Amino acid sequence: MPELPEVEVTRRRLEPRWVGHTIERVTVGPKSYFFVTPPSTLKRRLQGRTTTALSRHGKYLVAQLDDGSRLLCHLGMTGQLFATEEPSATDPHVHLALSFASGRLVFRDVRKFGKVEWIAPGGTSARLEKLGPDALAITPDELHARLRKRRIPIKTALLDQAVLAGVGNIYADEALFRASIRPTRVAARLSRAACVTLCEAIRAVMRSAIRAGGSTIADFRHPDGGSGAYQQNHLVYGKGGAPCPACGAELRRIVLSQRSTHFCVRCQK
DNA sequence: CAAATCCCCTGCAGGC
DNA sequence: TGCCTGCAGGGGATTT
Repeated sequence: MPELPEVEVTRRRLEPRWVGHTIERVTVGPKSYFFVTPPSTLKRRLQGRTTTALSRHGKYLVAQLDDGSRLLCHLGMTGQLFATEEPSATDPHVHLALSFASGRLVFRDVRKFGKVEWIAPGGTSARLEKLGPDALAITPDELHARLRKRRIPIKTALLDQAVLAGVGNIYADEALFRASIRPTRVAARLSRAACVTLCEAIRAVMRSAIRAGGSTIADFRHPDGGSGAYQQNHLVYGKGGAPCPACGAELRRIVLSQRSTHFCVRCQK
């Protein structure tokens, strides 16, 4: 569920607690799907390192370390990064904890769809390499060019992180509603004008969501344990059967590429 | 090369 | 009350 806004909110709040601090101790959970880099390797590589910058590309957090290596974090569906003393050391869903002189950083993830990967100095990560432009940075022309040969529904294209990075199921529905574009429309058939509108809608919804601290549907939490509030501003996501906030027609819920999709048949063409 | 399908994982809601 | 099924979905791997 964490999409670009949730990851950006996490990044901003984590930055002062992580950047400039030296990792004194690394605690890892058992080997699992969560660890792209094996836990023992991760422990060895991170010990003693100081983080020099914390950036974000799409839904990935990228911690730059002082030896030139990088740590990639993805929150998956249920990932949480805490900078508090909670959760407890016995929490079975904690996979990684970094201890600083000033406190500690805990990566918790119930469903283990999240990922951590260590990238060697000068090295690359296939995951990072294949990402399209960040959803907050992509231009209408870039978007138009990237959609041109995709004969798939526009909603499906927006979810493809190789097209643009950061849009997930919630904000795809919200952006398409704001842009009055039906999720089922073939991506390649969007005009340049439609791409301008869509690009603006994506930006606007993401900026608003960041301002509201992201959306907390079930699992997303801020590093201090707080919740986001943007779920209260969702216009269509999760509202199948309810009246359209713009025209009053009944919002529809369909399944598109295995994802629940919400839209207004009257407003979105 | 594009598109479709399956699967990773766990908690929770709904049905009976 | 308790068991079972279905569903939530990011994204990588595999198949068509």
